[in-house]
Amino acid sequence: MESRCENCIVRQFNSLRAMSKEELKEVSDSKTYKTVKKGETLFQEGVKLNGVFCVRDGVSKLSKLSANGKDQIVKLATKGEIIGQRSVIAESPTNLSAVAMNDMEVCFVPKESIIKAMHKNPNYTLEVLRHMAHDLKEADDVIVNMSQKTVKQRVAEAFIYLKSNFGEDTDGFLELTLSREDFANVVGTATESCIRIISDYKKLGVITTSGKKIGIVDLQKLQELANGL
Amino acid sequence: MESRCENCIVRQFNSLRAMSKEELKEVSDSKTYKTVKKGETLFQEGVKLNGVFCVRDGVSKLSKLSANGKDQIVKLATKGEIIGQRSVIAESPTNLSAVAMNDMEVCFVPKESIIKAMHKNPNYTLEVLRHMAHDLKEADDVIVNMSQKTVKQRVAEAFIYLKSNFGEDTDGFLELTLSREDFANVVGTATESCIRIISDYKKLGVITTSGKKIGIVDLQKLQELANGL
DNA sequence: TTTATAACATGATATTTATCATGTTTGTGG
DNA sequence: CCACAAACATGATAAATATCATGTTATAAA
Repeated sequence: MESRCENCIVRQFNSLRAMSKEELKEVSDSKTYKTVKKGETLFQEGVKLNGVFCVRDGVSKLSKLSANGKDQIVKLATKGEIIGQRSVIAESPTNLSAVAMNDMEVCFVPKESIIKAMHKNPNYTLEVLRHMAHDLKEADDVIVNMSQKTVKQRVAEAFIYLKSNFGEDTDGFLELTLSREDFANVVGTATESCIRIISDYKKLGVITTSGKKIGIVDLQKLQELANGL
Repeated sequence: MESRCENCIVRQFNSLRAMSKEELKEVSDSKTYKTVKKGETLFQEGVKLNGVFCVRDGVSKLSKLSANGKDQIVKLATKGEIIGQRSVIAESPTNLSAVAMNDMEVCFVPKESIIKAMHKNPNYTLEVLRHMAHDLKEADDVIVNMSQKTVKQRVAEAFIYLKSNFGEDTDGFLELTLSREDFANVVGTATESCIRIISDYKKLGVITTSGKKIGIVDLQKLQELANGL
């Protein structure tokens, strides 16, 4: 199942594509392949990482425990994304913990390979920078949404986000199935409130459910709900 | 009033310190000095920037207008900070607008100088990357606070933030004076709610006010309030 | 100085959201 | 298959917050 970075499709999606052949070889030689089962922890908040994780398959939540015991999910990282990069670059402990939402395949790349490439290859560093600039924009948008939108709007938005980022299965259900609790932790609300709104939206006919699975029925209407119309 | 970047103290605080002498000279030759009066706009959300602003003095709010007409302040940038960098790096329109909170002195540096240095000097790029990693961590923390803390807690936190980032004047009042509306837009709440909480905290004796000015009386208690104790 | 305007302030009320209680369904190990 | 725990669901209520109304105090322009 393991293979060389040079041949890895996943690389196309992240900053590793800006590495030179030699750099990539070094990364490939130093990396270790890992499978992570659903629910397992890649790393805890506050620990020091001596490398980054490149996601080959599956999804990881990046979340932070707040004082009141709730776990705010800040980001969902999927195929192609690099996890732990911020911490390695800033040489500081991780700010978020990473837990697998489903079975994952990841490669662990020791920070030395990353840092070495950064010092030598401006294009690679620049590519990492571009990705981080993108993440920062998204984070800023989340801040605005969190403070200005109602829970109902944010729930609608979360559905759209899940659809556009993780897609649907053949039956039209969202590919990434979250527990109601995780979903509430993405939206930043109480689990019960979240469940209630899901019920409301189901009654409204904009979504369907089948067990934990959720299907989007009326994307346009959902857009309108997200915009508060 | 204008001077060379090579001799500018402000540079110590930002990524420009990683530039070589020659790069710095080029930046200095290409930059233009500007004063911006309180309330004036550096740039609007959604425009393309062909350079970045280096803040020599004063404070700028970086904010985003939401659908309901409220202006969420995402960041307050002060002396030494570079504004507009994310947009230039990602080669995308600005996500936030920048407005002067008080009279400002800024230098405008055309993006060519910045980009050229990034392609040539990995240390500079790396330094920019470190700063952005720091911003991203802060943004993630704001997300968690926004979703998990009450307005009261966030108000307390905002006072602490203003004190530690902008300091106090000789009379013990916060150096950066915000209107109640701007303050509410930092916290992400309605202006009236914000005013009420300020009144409450004044009655509680943790802060004092004198006109718009706010002074912190009991920092420790304020810390406790921010943590919900 | 006067006057107009914006900012500040507070009460009353409505709305949103969280919390607590309780019951139902679903899934899983024995 | 059964028992038991976890997840899901919904009602009742409380708490937090926004909104609307109105009055007061600054502030700036004429």
